[in-house]
Amino acid sequence: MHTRRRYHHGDLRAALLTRAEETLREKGPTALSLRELARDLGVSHAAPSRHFKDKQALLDALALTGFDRLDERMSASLKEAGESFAERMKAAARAYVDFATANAELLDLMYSIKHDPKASEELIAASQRWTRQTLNLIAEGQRRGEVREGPLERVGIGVFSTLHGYATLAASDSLPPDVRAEGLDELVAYILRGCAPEKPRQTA
Amino acid sequence: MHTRRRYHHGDLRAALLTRAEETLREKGPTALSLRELARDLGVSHAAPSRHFKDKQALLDALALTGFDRLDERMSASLKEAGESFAERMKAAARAYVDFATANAELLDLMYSIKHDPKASEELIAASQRWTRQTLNLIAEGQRRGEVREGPLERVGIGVFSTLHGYATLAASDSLPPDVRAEGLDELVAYILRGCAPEKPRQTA
DNA sequence: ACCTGAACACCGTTCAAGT
DNA sequence: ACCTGAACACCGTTCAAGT
Repeated sequence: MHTRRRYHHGDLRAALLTRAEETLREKGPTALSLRELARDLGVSHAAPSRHFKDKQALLDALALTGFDRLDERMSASLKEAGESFAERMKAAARAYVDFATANAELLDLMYSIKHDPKASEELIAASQRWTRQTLNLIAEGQRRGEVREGPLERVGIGVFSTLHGYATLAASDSLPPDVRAEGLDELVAYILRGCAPEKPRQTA
Repeated sequence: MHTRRRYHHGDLRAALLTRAEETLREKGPTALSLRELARDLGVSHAAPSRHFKDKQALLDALALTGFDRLDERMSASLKEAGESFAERMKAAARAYVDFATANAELLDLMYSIKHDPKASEELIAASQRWTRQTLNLIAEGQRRGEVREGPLERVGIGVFSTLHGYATLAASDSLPPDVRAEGLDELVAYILRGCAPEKPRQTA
């Protein structure tokens, strides 16, 4: 009972997710098939159904890990950032854009699921948690007097749209190549202007 | 020769695209199959291959019609708008968001193709044409002195990201429901602040 | 509990053949 | 030119049966 080996090498569920992400990254979403996944891992084609009731369930779970990692990266990036709203905004933007470019296909998956009327509850919750994390940043800035006043949704929607749009465009290679690297500083400056207090106060 | 009827009812290619968009809208992208399309139109399952070399080619063509219609809507909306940058920006934003919410799945398709290394040249061109159209708006604003100076890419990237992000989020129902309708005005105001001239001059 | 093997209904793609 | 019908290799899903 001690060295109890299952048929498979321990945790098929985790192995499926890992391998699925690899092939998603390497061959794109249309090339991802349950049967090939099973073949790659040396199990029968019916084995995955023990852990995911169907293909969509696996995709949902994969998207969920994406949101989890995005949250982590964001938190880590913010932990190392300074106190000012400008610095925290920049840290958040960098974290998002880095994640988006490094996981373009996964990001697509994370957001493409919403159209599904019967989308996973868990997944919607994860997406909203991520939105919240960004809006909290704005609230912080408001408390520091570095962001204009007003209901969080009204003030935050522009900022969130900008971040999401830039990350998405960067991920899908839809940005002019020269803008990518230095573009982030310009983007953050633009965001700051957009949500600056109505009557800017002096820094000291 | 005059009332020459083909096997099919005239233009299978166009019929395939029309029907494909319908099922994309109604049943989502994964439910779209060439064989079902052919069945719906009363032709054999091999008939589509005369007009599209494979499924991807049909999807590319469909995405292309999306960009064409987006361009049209945008142009029409701008034609009815006033002269000021603020009004033109608002018209553009409304056109984009309207299109995005009315054609959510199609918009997804239009942008999800980029990851493909061998993506259709035509499609990339259409996407860039659309980006250009938005950037032209910024250039116009610069000429009128209502947008800050600087290279178009630097100034325009934020605006374009904001528009694209908002439209995408709206399309995927990722926006808090209360923001959608009146949110557009707030969004445009945010954009205008972000690209206002460094030293705002008086209106008269 | 976890997996197998066979079965079913569906795909996309190709190709000789028909009109 | 445009389409058919059969064939091929692949899917996702289900389910009795094995260990």
